[in-house]
Amino acid sequence: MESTTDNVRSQMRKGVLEYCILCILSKQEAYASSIIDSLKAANMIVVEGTLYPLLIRQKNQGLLTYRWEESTQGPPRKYYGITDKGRAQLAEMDAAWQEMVESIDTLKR
Amino acid sequence: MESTTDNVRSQMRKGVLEYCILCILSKQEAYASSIIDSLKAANMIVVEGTLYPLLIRQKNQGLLTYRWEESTQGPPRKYYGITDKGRAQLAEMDAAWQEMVESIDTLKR
DNA sequence: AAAAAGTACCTTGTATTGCAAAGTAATCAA
DNA sequence: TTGATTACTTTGCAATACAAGGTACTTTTT
Repeated sequence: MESTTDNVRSQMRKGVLEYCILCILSKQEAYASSIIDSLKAANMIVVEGTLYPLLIRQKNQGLLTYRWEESTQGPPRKYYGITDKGRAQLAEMDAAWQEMVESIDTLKR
Repeated sequence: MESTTDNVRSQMRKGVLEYCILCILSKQEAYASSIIDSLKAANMIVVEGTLYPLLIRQKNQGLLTYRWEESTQGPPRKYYGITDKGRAQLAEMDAAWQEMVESIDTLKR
């Protein structure tokens, strides 16, 4: 038996996670583990099994690219970066997010 | 061919819709069509095929109840109302939503 | 009375997506 | 060589938004 709280948060995250990834990568390239750290710092907990398929999807959609980079501490890392198409999508998501915040605001009032 | 915009909004809505329903019903009882109108007024477009199963799910979870009421203009209406359990869930969702807004805010900064 | 239109409710099948769990592979320390 | 660490990947499952179609009751039109 799990608390409903976890599920509530998990369901709300749907769709927003993609937005978060683009936000993070719009500032600088990053590899999966560092993206997870960024999300964690923003109180947005995500596990690997969620993030990896998501990055691959976004890459396949042309929103991201990646390059391999050797690490001094372990196996090579896949650094993802945002593409022009990704930035366009990010702009749309900014608008969509803003609208949704306003929608909830309206409903709460 | 559809614009990606629709899909972006649709995906972001996931999980948030349940929250919207509870918000609406926490103020007054309502039947499906009027709930759709309320959502539309808040710029949150939803179709019947989405709403009905959602209401049934929330009712089965004990978050909502309903009663039939005759209408002067058409078939009887199923008026949904929020339960105590629903209000408790709403409080959790308020917190979850607030957190998510702050998370995005942090990531944007 | 019969047909059409309007209102309201419901169901089925599909695509998407977050996650748990398990697996693969490279590097480094003991 | 063995184990620990770091990083990337895959599989199977559950939840949910939607398109599309259906049922049923009421009112209006013919």
